[in-house]
Amino acid sequence: MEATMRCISRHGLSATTMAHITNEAGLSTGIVNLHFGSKDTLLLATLKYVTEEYAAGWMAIAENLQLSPAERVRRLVAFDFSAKITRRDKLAVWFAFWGEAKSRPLYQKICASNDDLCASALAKLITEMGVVQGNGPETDAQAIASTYAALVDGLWLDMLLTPRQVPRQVAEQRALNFLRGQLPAYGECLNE
Amino acid sequence: MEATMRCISRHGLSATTMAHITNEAGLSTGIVNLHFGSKDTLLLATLKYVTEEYAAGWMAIAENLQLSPAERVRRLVAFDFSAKITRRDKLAVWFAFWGEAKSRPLYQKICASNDDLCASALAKLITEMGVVQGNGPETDAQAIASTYAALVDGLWLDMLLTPRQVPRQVAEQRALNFLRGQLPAYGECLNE
Amino acid sequence: MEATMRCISRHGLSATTMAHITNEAGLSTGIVNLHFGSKDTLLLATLKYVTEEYAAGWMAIAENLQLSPAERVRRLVAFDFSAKITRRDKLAVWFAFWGEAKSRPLYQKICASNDDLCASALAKLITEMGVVQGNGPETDAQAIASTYAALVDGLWLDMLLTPRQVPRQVAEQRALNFLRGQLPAYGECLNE
Amino acid sequence: MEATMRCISRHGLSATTMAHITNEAGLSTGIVNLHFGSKDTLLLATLKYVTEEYAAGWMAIAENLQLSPAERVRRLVAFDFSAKITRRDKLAVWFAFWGEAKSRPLYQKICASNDDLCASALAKLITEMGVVQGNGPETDAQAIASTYAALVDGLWLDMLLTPRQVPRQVAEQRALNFLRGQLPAYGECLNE
DNA sequence: AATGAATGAGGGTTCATTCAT
DNA sequence: CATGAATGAACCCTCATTCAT
Repeated sequence: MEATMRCISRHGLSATTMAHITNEAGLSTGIVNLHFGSKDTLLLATLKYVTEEYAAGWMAIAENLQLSPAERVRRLVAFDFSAKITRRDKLAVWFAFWGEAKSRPLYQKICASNDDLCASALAKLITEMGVVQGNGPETDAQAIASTYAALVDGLWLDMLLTPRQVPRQVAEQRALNFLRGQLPAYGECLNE
Repeated sequence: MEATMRCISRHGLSATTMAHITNEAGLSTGIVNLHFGSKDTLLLATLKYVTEEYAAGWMAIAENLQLSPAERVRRLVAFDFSAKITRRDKLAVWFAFWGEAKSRPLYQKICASNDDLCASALAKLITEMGVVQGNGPETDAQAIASTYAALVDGLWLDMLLTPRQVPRQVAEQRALNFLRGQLPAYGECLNE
Repeated sequence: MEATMRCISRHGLSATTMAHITNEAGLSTGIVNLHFGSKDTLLLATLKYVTEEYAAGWMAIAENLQLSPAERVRRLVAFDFSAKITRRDKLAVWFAFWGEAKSRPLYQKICASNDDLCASALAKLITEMGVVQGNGPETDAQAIASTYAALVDGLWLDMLLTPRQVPRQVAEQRALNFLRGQLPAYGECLNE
Repeated sequence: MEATMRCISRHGLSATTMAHITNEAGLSTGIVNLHFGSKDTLLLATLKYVTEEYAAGWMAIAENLQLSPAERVRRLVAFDFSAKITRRDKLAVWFAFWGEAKSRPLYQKICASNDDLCASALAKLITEMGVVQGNGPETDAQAIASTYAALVDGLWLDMLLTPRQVPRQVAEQRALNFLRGQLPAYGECLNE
């Protein structure tokens, strides 16, 4: 599956062949098909792998009860723009699958359930942080969380596609600035 | 090219064949290849078509000197979430190309140059609106514009992929809320 | 048909398309098909054209009663290696058709009937020249004529294909030497 | 490659498709392309195969030091018109490639280098046979060898194309007669 | 369990031919 | 008469999948 990711990143999803993947992995075509059944299943497994790895990292932070909610939010943002997550080949895989997702209900389901999980966890944290009401322009923690998730996806796209390749520190600041704008009372908590 | 978009939306980019496109368009394979030269060129032309249509609509608003900068910003947001722009098959095309863009320098260039154009125009408008300094958490109009562009992309993804399919009015409010958060002094200008 | 010959010479028979030919001729595809009916007919017409042009030139010499038989033979050889006949693009056309002739009975018939005509005329001339019997190693004028025809074809191939491209004067000498070897008594008649 | 030869002989080079070849060979298209890479490479390999087979047979005779030069020449002629070499489908392949050679430098190179090799070997033999000088009408062993090679090609064409299909024994006699004519002093050596 | 040679359906593209203008 | 845009069958080639070893 790691080899699959490298191939998708290098050739694009539509140009990635089983031969590319098996060569990259140093395995025979036979054994790969034996284990995964088909190319489609392998791709699905790869998507799940990436997705679950991300969700696991995210939830580990979101549910770390030893930290204050504000601190956890700060660390989630740091995680979203950490070197490990924003490796260009990993981002390329996300976008490759998203690009095909509209016509592949299965891809859609996997991506969506992951997004929901993370956004819900974030919404809960924001609620726990206290007064959303009356302070920011939007009063719904769930809305802020969803918007944050959307912004992260958009910033990743910037990091991947623009020729100047927005550095991850800059992207992180932009994400934090979004949260500061939405949660003015807690802006200072989000400083590093 | 309209037929191409419908096919990409329906089958995904990698599963779209020339036969699909020519059937959808009601043309023969011969004439499509005669006009476009190859499948690749046709896809590129389709990407340019979508891109330039968007950029044209955007610039028409951004450079409308009869309106105040704040009003123009408001209309740009309305444009970004208008029914015409957020048609699901059109969004699917954007994401399909973005998904392949990392391994296709040509796709990347087309997408990036378009993004740059729009973000620069927005940055100029924000500057014209007046005091960015001191009011918001971020002082760089260009940064706000870029972040806005990223957010729009992310919200589009939400609209396209989540099963509940965020309605465009909700997405628009989220985008406006981002701007209100970044430009508190001008928040009221952005109300509808 | 001239355009067809140039195309065959340039691209080879199998790579010559109707589009090549019509472009070269400066005509539309429609009018060429109207006149010739099909590509196959056009090629056949071109083969006939080349063949008959050659046969006409040959017979004009062979039947010129004002010259002695020996002189006529000498001039036939000169004709076979004249600049006009050994133009490389013309030779290429001969060989292109010969290359396909085995599987195209019609090509075969056209080529063969032409060869027969010429070889018979030459055989008659040789007979008229007198004593074949007893002098040369072969006593059959027809055999000498046929062998001569074969040699000419082979020398043309040399002129066309070998990198050093045997000059036509050299090839002509070789053909004459063959005749001198077969008709020793008349060798001197064949000097220029 | 044997199947390729049969197809070229049957359909002609330009009408031979991969489907013809793979059917004839009883193989799938996939495996043929896997081994040869492309149709073009397969055709080239076939040309080389025919060419090298011929050259090997020829050189084995030409360099057989146990036989006198004259005997070797006699056997070379016999070889050139042996049943194995003058099989109609093999001849058809030669001419098919020659027909395309003018516009295919690679074909030309392969054919020419083979011809050179054989003609040089024959020239050496003729020289070894002794007095060329003063006896025949031509004094250059190399010229005789080249002319012989040309004649063989021409006689093959006769065998392939004329409706009466010159029998190989007749063609052989004609080739021998050429040599007898050029090398009168050694004519008797060339009798069978 | 593991291999990779072999399969063949399906892909993009070409091009002889047609036909509305 | 003449055009050239349009057709679609047939080409070569790729590649997911199978299966004898």
